[in-house]
Amino acid sequence: MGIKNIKPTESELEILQILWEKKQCTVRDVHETLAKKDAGYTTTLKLMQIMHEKGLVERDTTAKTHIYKALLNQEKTQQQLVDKMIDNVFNGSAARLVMQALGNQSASKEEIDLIKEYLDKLK
Amino acid sequence: MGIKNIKPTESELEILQILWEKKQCTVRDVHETLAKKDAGYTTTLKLMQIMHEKGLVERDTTAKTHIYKALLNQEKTQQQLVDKMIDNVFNGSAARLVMQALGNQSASKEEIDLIKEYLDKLK
DNA sequence: ATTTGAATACGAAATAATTCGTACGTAACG
DNA sequence: CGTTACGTACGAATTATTTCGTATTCAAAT
Repeated sequence: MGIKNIKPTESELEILQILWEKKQCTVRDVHETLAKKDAGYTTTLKLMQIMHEKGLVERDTTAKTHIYKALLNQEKTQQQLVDKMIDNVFNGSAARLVMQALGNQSASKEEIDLIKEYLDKLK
Repeated sequence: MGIKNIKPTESELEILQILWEKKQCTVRDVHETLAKKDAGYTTTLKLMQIMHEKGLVERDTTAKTHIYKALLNQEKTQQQLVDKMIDNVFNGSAARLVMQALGNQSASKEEIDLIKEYLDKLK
């Protein structure tokens, strides 16, 4: 089983999100970007240290201020989570998930066009 | 804020799944249907009791063996979860989630056709 | 009537996830 | 130098979730 089947927690996912976006970050970067800023700095620090222990991130500790990078692949992780949700929440039907996703406010006209293009390519 | 913004846990979701499917169940029904049958019966019982306390389910206790029904609306719950995932995992892009969902093994040809129809209706 | 089986109730342990305080190091600045 | 600012380390408290054991009730079968 070569592929990591690690399940990031909610908080870890928020952090990964930021790391994927910015490629690399200090703890402070992450902490300040974090929506959930009601938590203290050392909380974020601790989370990232744990993520390091778990192998979710790597870090460069040559300088005093460490630099973190995500180790999990963004797409693979997204795929895993989507698969789980399809299975778990939509009884295995990808179509139902998709429709649910398209029915909501987040799906703009542009997004829907994007999806159509994509579908045509799939065919 | 009239709408319940309750976040079922992982286990609770598995149970809700079954309740949605079957409309109503005894604890034993649920327990036996549950994929995760490595857990004992009283574990399932306890979970369902807690779900009752939280108002996720209702139950008829007139008979010795109680009958449970989901109180959460399936679609609304799915919507909430999808929205959260879009936000949380796909940086707010529904399209990206959809494509990810369609890229996986669960999306059969029939499902993709279904989605096309749906998109055409949306337009 | 007694026993047996299936049910609920419920406390409490085990596990997982989050949060924070405190100690400590080091570099910059006065 | 001493003080301040900012960083990491890490133990430990808190909270959430899951799991289970034991007590008890009740109905059906012996």
